[in-house]
Amino acid sequence: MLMTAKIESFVMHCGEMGSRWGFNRTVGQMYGLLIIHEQALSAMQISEALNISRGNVSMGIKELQSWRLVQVHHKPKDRKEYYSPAGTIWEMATRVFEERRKREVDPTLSLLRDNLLDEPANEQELFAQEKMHEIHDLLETITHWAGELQSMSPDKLNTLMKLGAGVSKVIDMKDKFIKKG
Amino acid sequence: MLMTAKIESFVMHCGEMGSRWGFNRTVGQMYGLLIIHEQALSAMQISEALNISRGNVSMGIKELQSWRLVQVHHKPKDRKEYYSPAGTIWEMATRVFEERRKREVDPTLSLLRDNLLDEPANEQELFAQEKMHEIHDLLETITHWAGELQSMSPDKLNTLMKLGAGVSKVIDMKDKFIKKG
DNA sequence: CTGAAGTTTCAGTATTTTCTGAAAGTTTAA
DNA sequence: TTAAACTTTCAGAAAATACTGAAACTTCAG
Repeated sequence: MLMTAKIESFVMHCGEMGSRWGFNRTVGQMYGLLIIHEQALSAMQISEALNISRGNVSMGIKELQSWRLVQVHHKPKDRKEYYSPAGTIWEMATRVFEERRKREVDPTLSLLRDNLLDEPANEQELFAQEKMHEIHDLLETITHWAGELQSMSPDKLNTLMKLGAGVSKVIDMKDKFIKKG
Repeated sequence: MLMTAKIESFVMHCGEMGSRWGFNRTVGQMYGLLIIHEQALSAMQISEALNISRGNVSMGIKELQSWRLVQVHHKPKDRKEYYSPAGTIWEMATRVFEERRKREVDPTLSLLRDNLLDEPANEQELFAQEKMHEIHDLLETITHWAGELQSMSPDKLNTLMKLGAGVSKVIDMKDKFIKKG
């Protein structure tokens, strides 16, 4: 048996949350299992642990690979492929964010930009464009700052957090600094 | 006709993205329509604009209300209810974040905490707990910093962004400051 | 009260998404 | 070159999700 009750509860929870994070239940479970399991696992082991078909595992791995979330290993004298999560927890979170941005935010930004190029044809379109402009700017701001956070090490963030430094404080400081300089 | 071609493209896009942001296609379309439309709309108008049943609109409004994203209006001499988006774009984004955190992150944090209370029963569970701990800390850090960003006005963020201020630079600065002081 | 004008609910249906398992494809040792 | 050991693909089945429309419910003016 690959999972104790506690581990199973975590894996199933990843399944339920999985769809929220951009993949489906099974892919979520697979990912949870790989994270929680010290050794890399073969497709067959995954299929047995989660009670899903071998084909489904293959598709799930492919999906996780498209998110750059798994690594493949080979053992000597063994033809099977073994899978494990790629990178640290922080790196994985970063990748999920990035991929989601590509899939969710980028197309929206591009649609908004296209729409904003045209002249509004009437009152109604003028209002619509104003709103689209607001959304566009907001999305740009959010992706910018998200990128900033991602570029920092989690250790650094944690340390600062524990020092009680809120972003706002830090930024106030910067504000003063800029005005002074 | 309620929508020009350009407006329709935006509304349909919201439908496609909708499911990514936590609701379904129709609810996404409804929300897009309300945002882009200057006047508040009645359920019947929404139903006609989007070609969906009256019942579906009712369910969609209920869903949007559970996210605190719509406002109801009444017009004198008119029994119908009219709907419009609640608050500014920034406030709406903030609400979506908050609600998603409640639905996605909070349950995970609580599961992780529960699991971390128990003593690991073996080597395998020890490893699992270490990973869960990492995830737990990461989620806490992320929610903390997300909250910080949300608490700031978008204007301020934009201004700073345009000044070319990266968080990391700011934080380095603060770091030195702390060491000096 | 009554009934007109509206909203909500929900059983059944339609649509979309996911999963299975068998067939096709790939790789490698001999 | 063969065949065993493995992986991938994909058509069809199953499951999950969303939608419709008619009935039930609510509200309010007269």
